[in-house]
Amino acid sequence: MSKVGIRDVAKLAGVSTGTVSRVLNDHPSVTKDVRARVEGIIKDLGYLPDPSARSMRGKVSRLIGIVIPDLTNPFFSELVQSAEQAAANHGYNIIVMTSLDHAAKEADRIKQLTSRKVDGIILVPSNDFHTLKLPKGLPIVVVDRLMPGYSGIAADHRNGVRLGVEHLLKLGHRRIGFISGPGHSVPANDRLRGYLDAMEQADGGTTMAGPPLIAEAAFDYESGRSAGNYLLARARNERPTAIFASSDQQAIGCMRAAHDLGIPIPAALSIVGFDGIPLASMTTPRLTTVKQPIQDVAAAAVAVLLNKQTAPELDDPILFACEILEGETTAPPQPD
Amino acid sequence: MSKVGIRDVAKLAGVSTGTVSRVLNDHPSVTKDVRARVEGIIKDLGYLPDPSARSMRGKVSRLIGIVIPDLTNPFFSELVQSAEQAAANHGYNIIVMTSLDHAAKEADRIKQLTSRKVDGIILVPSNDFHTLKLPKGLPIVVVDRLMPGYSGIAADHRNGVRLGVEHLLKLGHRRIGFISGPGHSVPANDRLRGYLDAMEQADGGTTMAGPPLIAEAAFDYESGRSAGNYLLARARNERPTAIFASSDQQAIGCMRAAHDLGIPIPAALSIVGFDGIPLASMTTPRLTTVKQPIQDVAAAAVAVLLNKQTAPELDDPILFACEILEGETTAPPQPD
DNA sequence: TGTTCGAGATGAACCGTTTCCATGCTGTTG
DNA sequence: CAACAGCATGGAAACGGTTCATCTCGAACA
Repeated sequence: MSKVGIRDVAKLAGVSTGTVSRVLNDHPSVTKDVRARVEGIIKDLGYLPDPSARSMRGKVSRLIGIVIPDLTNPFFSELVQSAEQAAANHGYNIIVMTSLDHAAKEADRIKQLTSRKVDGIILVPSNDFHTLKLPKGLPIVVVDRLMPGYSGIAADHRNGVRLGVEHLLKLGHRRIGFISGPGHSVPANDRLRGYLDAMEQADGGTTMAGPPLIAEAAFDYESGRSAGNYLLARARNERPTAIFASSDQQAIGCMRAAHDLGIPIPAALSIVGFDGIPLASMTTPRLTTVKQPIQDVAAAAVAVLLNKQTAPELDDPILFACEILEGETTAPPQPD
Repeated sequence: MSKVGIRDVAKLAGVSTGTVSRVLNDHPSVTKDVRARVEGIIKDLGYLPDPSARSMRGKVSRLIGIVIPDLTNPFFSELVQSAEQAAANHGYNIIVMTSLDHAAKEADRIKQLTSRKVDGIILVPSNDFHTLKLPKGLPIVVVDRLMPGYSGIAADHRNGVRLGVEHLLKLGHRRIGFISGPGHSVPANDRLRGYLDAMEQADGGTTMAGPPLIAEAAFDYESGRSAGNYLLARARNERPTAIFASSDQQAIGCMRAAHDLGIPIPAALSIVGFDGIPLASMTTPRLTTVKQPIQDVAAAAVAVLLNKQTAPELDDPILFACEILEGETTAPPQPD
């Protein structure tokens, strides 16, 4: 059983290779019955076109690259998985690369991808993205960590956070702390603005009286923990009755800090996270969190690269709405 | 600036295309000065060979495929990340595919990879692997979930579990429960044997008196939780004082079960997990777990595929030792 | 000196598709 | 009825490398 090629299919179907090729590519000018016959033979023979040959003569490689900072981050791994499924549905495959948040590595990976003639790149930039030169003429979609000047797709972080904070406000909380992401990160600032939106709108500014309850931290667990310690290390009637964390990992770190300080959750402290990673439902108690629509984001990114959907304008990214997942870490505040 | 091809290089260097090709592939029979001249021209022109064309006629694609059941599982995402780094060090790239534990999808993905002419495949088989026909002639390394009849690489689950159970024995535990993996899974059975090894060796069988303390479950959180409920739903002097779970996710689910039953950890119950995923250090209290050497496994798999290392014999897999990470979920048992 | 031999280089064939142009056929129009 | 437009199809060139059968040339040997 040697490998079957397009000529074998053509011979058996009694047509020319050109016709078979047209069938394969859904070219309109081929009659229904010929198409049916050829497709039958293809299935019988288990014929699979050789991607190398296709991409040599044609221009497409049916390969798309995805570059992310860290696959260990559950948010990104879900992104990759969703993208892989979406791409597979269109006959595309994914080359995955991790930059480990290292700008030089990131640039190198992107160069490798271009020389592979990928049909497009999904990029989650490293944190020093400003040093990054993207190649022209290759479709690139920037995802999640939007870069000014490039067209991107992401969850609507700002309104998502607002949603979460409003949930806390509705429960009656007023002293709501916020654990922010790293200051230079675009999504971190979006999230911060969402918090400020909600708080300012809450009751005309009086809510914000008193010391600011904002702590800046990296997105990881350990940073969330120390930020939590910082926010909670004050007198009971001054410390926040609720904390919104910019990532689930931060939120879980913060839960740990509260636990170590002997502050019961949610009795004395409500916590809301952001991301909606699977881990969020595995904590004790289960974390209330704002879920990003990762699958939608990934599917849209793939669709844009495959021209199934028009690319977003520069500086006017496509945003997908977040939704709140209620867990067990939120409750009305106790009286002081 | 039209694209430069091998013929352009050949013409400028005053040699034939064949010679240029041999320079590109480090073929020995080409003189030093010719090689130098050609390499100079290549650099001048910024020539980059077209990978599709190379892999069409030639046999190597510098691409390796990796097929896993679920990228959302932190164990697998770390595996992929490690493999990507290892491959990149050798100029190779990774095509990642997820089967979602669906045998048909898995077979389809493998077919896609072979038609892409990947130079090798790293495979973590789905749970119904027995229906799987692997193509001959393509180097495949089976990782983690070893398949009888194929050469594989994995962590030494059996001895790893034994290590963890012995840790509990040393603390003084005797009624040690075990949450097993799904019965048809090869690593699940390896882990179970590790448990039995340790228990039998402990004190000549007397330890095993009484009802068996083994619960079978899937590897996920929810299953761990119900297995925990099952093991703990008995009188205090009959229920286990310690539980070894076959995965960290199970262990965390089990912690949740204990918490719901009002059993304090580690005071009244010690728990040890298996895998060593990052999540393990984020629980409260921190989970004691047996860490698999994922990076070593991934690096070895890549090395084997690239012929940097001789492949393991069939049915004699390469095993890497696990190590125990002490957390806060283990303590000596309370008297009954 | 003539012959053999082998390393280094050549040029064309080849890989499996897509795409372009030619061809024949059908149906429409003047 | 002739001319022609349009469309489905066939056949072959083209894509950009690798590889193989040849060729050339100089050294080694008798």
